[in-house]
Amino acid sequence: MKYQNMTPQSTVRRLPLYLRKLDHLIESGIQVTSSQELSSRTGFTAEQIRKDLAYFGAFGTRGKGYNTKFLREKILKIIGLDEQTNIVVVGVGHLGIAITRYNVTKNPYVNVAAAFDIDPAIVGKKILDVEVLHISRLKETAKKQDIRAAVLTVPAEHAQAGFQSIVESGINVIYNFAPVKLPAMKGIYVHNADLSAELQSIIYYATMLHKEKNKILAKK
Amino acid sequence: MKYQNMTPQSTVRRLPLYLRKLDHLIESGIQVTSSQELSSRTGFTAEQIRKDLAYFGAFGTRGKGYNTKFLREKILKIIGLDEQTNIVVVGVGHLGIAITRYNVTKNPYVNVAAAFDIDPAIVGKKILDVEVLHISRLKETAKKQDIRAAVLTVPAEHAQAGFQSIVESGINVIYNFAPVKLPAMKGIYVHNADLSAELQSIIYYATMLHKEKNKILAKK
DNA sequence: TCATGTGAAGAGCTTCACAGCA
DNA sequence: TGCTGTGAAGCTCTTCACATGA
Repeated sequence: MKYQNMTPQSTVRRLPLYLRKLDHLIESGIQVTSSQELSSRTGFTAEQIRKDLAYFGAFGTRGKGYNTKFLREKILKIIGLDEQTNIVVVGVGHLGIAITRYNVTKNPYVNVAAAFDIDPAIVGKKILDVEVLHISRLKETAKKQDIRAAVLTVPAEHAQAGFQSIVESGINVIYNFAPVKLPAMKGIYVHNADLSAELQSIIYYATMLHKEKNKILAKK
Repeated sequence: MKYQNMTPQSTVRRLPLYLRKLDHLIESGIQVTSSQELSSRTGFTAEQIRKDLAYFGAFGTRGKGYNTKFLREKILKIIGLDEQTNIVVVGVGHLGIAITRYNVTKNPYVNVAAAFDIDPAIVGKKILDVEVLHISRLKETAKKQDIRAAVLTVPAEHAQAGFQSIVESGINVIYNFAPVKLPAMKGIYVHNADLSAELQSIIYYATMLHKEKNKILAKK
């Protein structure tokens, strides 16, 4: 795809962080903000924020700033969080439970419709108010409700099977935590969050800092 | 920093995935591989893999390929996983437990030295063989052992305090899962993994696919 | 006057095309 | 011959500088 009319991925990744900041500002009773203020505590430059927002329209008032509630509504609409957004969690280990619990208690914009596993010891239980169902019931759940995305938090050896269950149920967006490269399929969007690979790449920077420190010590 | 001699961040993020692929190949008894083979099932192009490796040296043989074990050793050395790599986990909720367990059982290159929390109900217990200590003991642990990085998995309201404890203990690399922007500090490297923000950005793409589907249906 | 919105310049990263070497 | 290693070209994204308009 050519670079035209397309929103940069990096912009899309930042939108939720603007949203969170706006939530905080609105909670504090602040009605008008600026790209400068949004810049503080998010780590992005004011120019970048303005450009990001400009991809979707002109939401501010020149010389004044942005209305916080108005901008929040706009961003919610852009992301698609303005309507009921149902997701499912596939794989009820510690990671799956953590994500389920977080979204139920802290994320008002997303509804965890159900969680799925194959372990009979877990199936039938509940995580807060979310039922844990057998994976064989994923398809019927997806038929009854409009499920926008699946979070895949199963061990590597079950990733392939979990992926297949999700795709067969008609869900076409997957947030994959299994350390496995899922096959590319047309119309299926997969976002990989490979936490252990990421940890290792962080260790690269730790090693750099470590070597630098030793070098400075050696000079003395 | 200017773009010279610097390894692209994106290259560093891919190294662990090459490492994992090499582990698989070596397990299967394969001694020689090619950028083409490394390309399959990792999702990166062969050219990109060759360029990534070339930042660190010439590890292959022209016309032949790469020796799998040799290349693994080289990558381990580059990342800094060739020596004992100790990390700590700060925050023993479900996410902290998930990360601790995964690294103990599945990641032979990293050692979880200890986990820390403030909850007396958890302190003193063990996650597999990893002791859960009170956060006040982080400093002494870091003094005794060479801790390369800390994984921060506490709720948002404790992120600031957890960050401070880590920095004060002398650890300068942090893998932060709390949905909070930690303050920039000189000599401290923070990598943010904001899972709920990421989920929301994924929902943006889900919304795009959803609208597209509805548009196609409307045409009929 | 002040903060937004935006073309243009620049930096970072990927892809291309092929030279180089076992 | 075949696959690595690499300058050059191209693409994406960020930063700059300023025109724009409440």
